[in-house]
Amino acid sequence: MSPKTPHPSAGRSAVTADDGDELRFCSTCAFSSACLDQGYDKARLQELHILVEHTAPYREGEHIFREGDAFSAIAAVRAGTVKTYITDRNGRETVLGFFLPGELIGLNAISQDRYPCNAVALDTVALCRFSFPMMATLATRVPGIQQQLFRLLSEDIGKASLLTGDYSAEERLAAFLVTLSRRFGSRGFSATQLSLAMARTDIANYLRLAPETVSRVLRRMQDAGVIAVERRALDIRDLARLEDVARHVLRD
Amino acid sequence: MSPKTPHPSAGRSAVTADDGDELRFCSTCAFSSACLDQGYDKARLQELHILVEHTAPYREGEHIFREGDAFSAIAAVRAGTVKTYITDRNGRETVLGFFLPGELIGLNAISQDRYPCNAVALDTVALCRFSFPMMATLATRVPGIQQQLFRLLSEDIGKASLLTGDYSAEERLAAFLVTLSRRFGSRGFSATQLSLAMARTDIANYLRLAPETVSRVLRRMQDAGVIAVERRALDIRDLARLEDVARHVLRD
DNA sequence: CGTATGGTTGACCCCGCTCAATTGGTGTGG
DNA sequence: CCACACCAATTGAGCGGGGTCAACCATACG
Repeated sequence: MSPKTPHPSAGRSAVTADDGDELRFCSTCAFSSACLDQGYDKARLQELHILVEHTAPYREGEHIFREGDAFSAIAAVRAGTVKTYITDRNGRETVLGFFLPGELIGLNAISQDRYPCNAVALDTVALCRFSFPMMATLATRVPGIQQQLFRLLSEDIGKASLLTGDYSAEERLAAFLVTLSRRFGSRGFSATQLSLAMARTDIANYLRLAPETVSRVLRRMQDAGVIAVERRALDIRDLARLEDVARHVLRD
Repeated sequence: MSPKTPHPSAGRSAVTADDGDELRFCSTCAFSSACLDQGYDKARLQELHILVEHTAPYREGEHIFREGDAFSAIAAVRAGTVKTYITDRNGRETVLGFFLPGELIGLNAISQDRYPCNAVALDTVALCRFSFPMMATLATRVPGIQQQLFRLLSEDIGKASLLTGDYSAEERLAAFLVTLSRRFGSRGFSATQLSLAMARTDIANYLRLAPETVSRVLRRMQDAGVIAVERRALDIRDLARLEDVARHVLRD
């Protein structure tokens, strides 16, 4: 993740939550709640803010970091969608996750001081970059920051277990869509009109399915009137039904 | 996880690394390296040590915590083997992990302040219990502790993705055995003569296979001369071959 | 236009699940 | 000490969900 300076002529992504500036955090940032919730004074907010670096936009297909790169920073997605993945020697790809505005990438790199996976921009992506050593130092002085880091790390441990289970293609895809819907919704985007940044193949590699299966299941869901999908535009018509199918996976 | 006082007549498990006492940590403890590596003085080591509580042994089948219990502490396994799992409303069980001496349970509970899974002793288990709030407070004063916590949390994020991939039954079981072998080996136990604390069903629920499949694959491996297995005793005869099969999963 | 890339659809097959029966080890009570 | 029950583990038979392979279609781009 090479440092870059913001570029004024940056193209704006379809999926953006870029309302931060030099003095305020983006409203959806994973860290905004860390301080706001606990009523920290402005001086401390400023301390966190000062170590944030807004990167220039990454273009579609551009890599943010690659497996094995030295770890120095975590980053919050400010706009666009990031995919993290690894590839085996046969060239087969396993997608570890998709990251929407407000979500953090790089947390899994701390233990080895190297990124254990690749991260690529699926569309135009802007990031808030936090130097991890500086952040860790700050965390010793601001307990709220430390708490939030612990919380975020712990959260990510559980996330992976969503896909761990042994579920049918239909259940997995339903769970994927419901999760996506909730994440978009909680960040101020539409929870029913989803604009998918990732290809069918990416979804398949994430859910451990063949792309053909993803295609077939989506079609079945459309025929059942649960969704309407055309290319990357997906409309959730019957969220309740979808949540019902996903219930086993999501456990709620 | 209710507090208990050590019981002098505690039975000793077959798998034990219980060499800690009031002044020294167990040599295999996940935290021992945190301080020793960085050459902290005795006063600080003592600070960490003081908040450790050695629990009375748990008997086979006894639960350490259950899903939904309020979170207050993480724990290092001192002796025995712990299984963490969740069950869906159909009663089907998903095993999240097995924890050997020196490994930590409860890290995934931080984000929600509740344990998101059950933890049960597979044989006679002894724990070192660390109050998490106290530990977090200490971590603000001792950067090494904070670092180690970050490291351990980050490590666990990656662990889950081992089982994430879409691999054959043979590859998964091979990877499971190799991992087990390495973990035993790195903690001073035999890396080839494994004493499995878990039932075939547990292995199956961990690897997302049917117990029958686990049985069949083990038999095939035995017929091929790679392992010798009888009940819970498993002997790795050809580790190289096993590692070769597991290579795709373990990526090394 | 022609070409490339991503997505869809169909035909076929195989791995691993399900169901069922059997074995064997362990604990319990007579 | 044996008889019985119980449960984990094994083995066999059959089947189905999803992968593979291949052809076709549609949109984007030169």
